Amino acid sequence: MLYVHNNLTRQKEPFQPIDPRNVRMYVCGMTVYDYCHIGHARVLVVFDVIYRYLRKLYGEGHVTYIRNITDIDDKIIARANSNRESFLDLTERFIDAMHEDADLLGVLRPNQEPRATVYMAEIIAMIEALVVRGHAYAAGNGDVYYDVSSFADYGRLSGKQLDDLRAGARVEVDEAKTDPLDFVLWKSAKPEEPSWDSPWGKGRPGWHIECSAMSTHCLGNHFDIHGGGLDLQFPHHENEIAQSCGASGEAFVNVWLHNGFVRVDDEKMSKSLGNFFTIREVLEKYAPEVVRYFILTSHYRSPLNYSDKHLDNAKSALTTLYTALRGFDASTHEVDNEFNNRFNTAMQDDFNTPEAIAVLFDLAKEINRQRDTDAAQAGQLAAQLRQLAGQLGLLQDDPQAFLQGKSQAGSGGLSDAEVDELIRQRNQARADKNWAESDRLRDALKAQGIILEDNAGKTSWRRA
RNA sequence: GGCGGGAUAGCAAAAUGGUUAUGCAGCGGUUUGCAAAACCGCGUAUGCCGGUUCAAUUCCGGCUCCCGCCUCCA
Repeated sequence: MLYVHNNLTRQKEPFQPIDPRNVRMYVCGMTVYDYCHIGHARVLVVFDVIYRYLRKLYGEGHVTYIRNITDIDDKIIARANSNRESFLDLTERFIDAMHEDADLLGVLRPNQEPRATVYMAEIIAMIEALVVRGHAYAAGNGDVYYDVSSFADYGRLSGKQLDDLRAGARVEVDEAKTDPLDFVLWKSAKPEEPSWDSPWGKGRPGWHIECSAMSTHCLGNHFDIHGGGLDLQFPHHENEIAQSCGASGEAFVNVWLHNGFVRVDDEKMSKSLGNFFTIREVLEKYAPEVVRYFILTSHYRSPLNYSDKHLDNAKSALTTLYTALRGFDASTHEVDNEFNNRFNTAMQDDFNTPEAIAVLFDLAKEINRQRDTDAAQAGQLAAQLRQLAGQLGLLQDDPQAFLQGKSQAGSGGLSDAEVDELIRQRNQARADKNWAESDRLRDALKAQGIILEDNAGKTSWRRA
């Protein structure tokens, strides 16, 4: 039985899909005006693992995963203007970049990636429904606002009271709104801005309505899981609930999952603080799988501190796992044993990836213990290790390719052929019992970041 | 100010009312020409103060500190 921590109830509860033949999950994706940073990488990887695990539990064809793309908003318009390009050119570029980054991190593509700009009809229809049902009103200036007081449950997801929110000093005053807490559904266009026709004149959607329109259009009014970063809990997801329930009169989402932040020096990594590292920057120094492993070493709801030291640690750990797999064929095999049970128990406990990874290390140790005494058994366990790790999107590379892969810090270094030649010379020296020369060559290789291992009469190597 | 999350060994990170987390780093041993890798062994961690209990890191209360949301943000 899968248990998940539902942020709506703030409790861990058994996951019961509305329809086990079609488990439906929507995750708020990127606003595409810049490259993705490590915080985005965390959302991508965390929900990728959740998607993979749901597919394992319910079957590959029985999970629908939607991750939207916000391709029109204030920041996109501003960035396109300052770049002197059309917003469509801008967003197309960063959508491509996002796909490159996600693919490198081993993130499976969602079933659909709806974009706000191609859902205008659905967005407008939803706003009209909200007006008809008394949840929204057109202001004199061409904007349409959601009337927060019309929705009794407002604040339930984020645990906020309307009065507390009103008491907060940070609510901006806007003449057009009846209540400062009301939020915009449709923004009238300023001159020169991208705009779409609507019953209220030319304009564009507010930020929250697109997700309500796209999620319910793709998954139905009532679906299983809605996810995103913790910072979206309020106001974004709170507003989505108000919109979706207000427009349909039905229940919206059963389970809300929010991942914790990536931090730098104990501060949230964010665009506004400017303390972010883009995925592609980090991938210049570390293999994508190292980044993925690093993300999964902490529980998805916990904060995750980013630093080179932690990435170095992740690389060493992954090296240990791949070293255990070295020499075995690349098969995967599901075995019903204690390792399997422990792994699945961990994953079913709100996707406890740190504990699941601990099982991988215990398995690696067992493989190493048995490799010389019972090669067949060790090979079976290696296949199991690869199979379990595969559920996390890890250890699917060829061990040698990983271990000998481009070193971090982009050191120019020696080519594989040059390494092989130096190893050949060293092995000649060893055959001649010329230890001084043999050690000199090994030290020379080490200075180039190449580490040698003499095993069972064969010399293997890896890049540090 | 309102609401919420957190403090675990050198670092990172799970779990648990009494019994080994795990990884990285470190130390000793086996192995090796020497190393590396691997294996074996080694740390007697749970912010502070009370309470409940036969027993608390784990439950309850208080305190200190950190972080997040309340404004765009994954």
